[in-house]
Amino acid sequence: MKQETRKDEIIKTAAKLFKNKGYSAVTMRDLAKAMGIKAASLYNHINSKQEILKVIIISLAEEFTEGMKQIKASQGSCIDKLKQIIKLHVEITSKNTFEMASLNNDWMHLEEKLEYYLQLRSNYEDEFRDILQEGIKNNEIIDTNVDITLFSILSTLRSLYLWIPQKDDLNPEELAKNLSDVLINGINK
Amino acid sequence: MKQETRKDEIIKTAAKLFKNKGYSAVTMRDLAKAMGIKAASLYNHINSKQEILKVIIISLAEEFTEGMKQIKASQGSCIDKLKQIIKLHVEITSKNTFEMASLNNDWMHLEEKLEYYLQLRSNYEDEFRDILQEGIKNNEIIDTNVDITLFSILSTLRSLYLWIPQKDDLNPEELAKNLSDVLINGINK
DNA sequence: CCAACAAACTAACAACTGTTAGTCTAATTT
DNA sequence: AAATTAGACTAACAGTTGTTAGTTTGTTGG
Repeated sequence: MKQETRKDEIIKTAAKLFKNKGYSAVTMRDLAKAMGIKAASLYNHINSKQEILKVIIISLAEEFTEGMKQIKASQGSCIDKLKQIIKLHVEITSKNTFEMASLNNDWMHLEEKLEYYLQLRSNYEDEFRDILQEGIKNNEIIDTNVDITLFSILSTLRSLYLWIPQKDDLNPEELAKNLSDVLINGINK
Repeated sequence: MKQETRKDEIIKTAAKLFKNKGYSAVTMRDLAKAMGIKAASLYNHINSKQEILKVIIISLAEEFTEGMKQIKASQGSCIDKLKQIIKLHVEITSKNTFEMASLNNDWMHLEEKLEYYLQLRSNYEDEFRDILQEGIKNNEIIDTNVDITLFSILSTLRSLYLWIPQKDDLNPEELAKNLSDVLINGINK
């Protein structure tokens, strides 16, 4: 575990501000004030506002990609893989609630790295869909519209960042379990 | 049905731009260009950039509040009411995909109307929770963590605006039905 | 035909934007 | 003791922001 540099602090503070107001509405002077320094001083540590967003989003997106790769390589039923995906989201989101807001809402401001991000995201969704589709083929999962199922689950997982901070009494393990129950078994008695 | 005024056109165009870049990143000059006029000309029709956002968000939020009121007053099982809520979201979102983006992502820039919006939203969630809770009491709904259930369903419904535009082949009726199946019965076979 | 009006225009504003250049200071390394 | 460095600073920039004031244009109702 590396020690935290000043740059890391800036990025962490920026993520916090980005979550509340969005990337565009946060100025470098806002960020500087939150750090207790002047705006110009930020540039001793970072190259641009853009770079901050890039670091926040791309590192997270790659973490998801890596997680999905390992799940795909694992053996087990499709329902099992789905549970692993849910756990992946809960764990990453628990440790990065602020950053997850940018991943969800500010990706369109990525500029040079936008295409790369969209590619990671599209691949992630494709692999997720593959798992669901195989589950249907194996008779593990009800044969409904795959895209609707994918959309529904992914929407819930992507919104976790909004919800986890208010529920710090619940540990990630338990949350992942409860969430799996709802998403897989529904709510009907 | 009133005929569309120039102000309505501006608001509709603004909503479209807000969906792509977010409220803060859209300038009055962007909006003017999209309308084929100069920025200053916009002010013959609207009072401020703020006002545009206010109109978009508050009218939608009130539509949801009104819908929930009627559902609450209706008779039928809780599962039935839940299906009505899903239908409400699908219908409003189908007709207002751009505006729904602002409702979800730009509400924090409301300023004077922020408090009112938060109140509407909080009430809506409370009434939604009440319905689920009654469903549990009546043995219609599995006795899981209500907040997790509420969060999961609401996340899916709130993300509909991202997904409906890509699926214009599916009509609202059918979408609402499929969605109800997934959300209520889960995906487990 | 003329008055009224809706809706566009040009020009300008003060404030704010991200960013650069150059400087100072205190701590660390040589 | 001298040199290097990390990390703050002030001052300034060119461009962009929302918005106002005042003017011009084309259409419409009396």
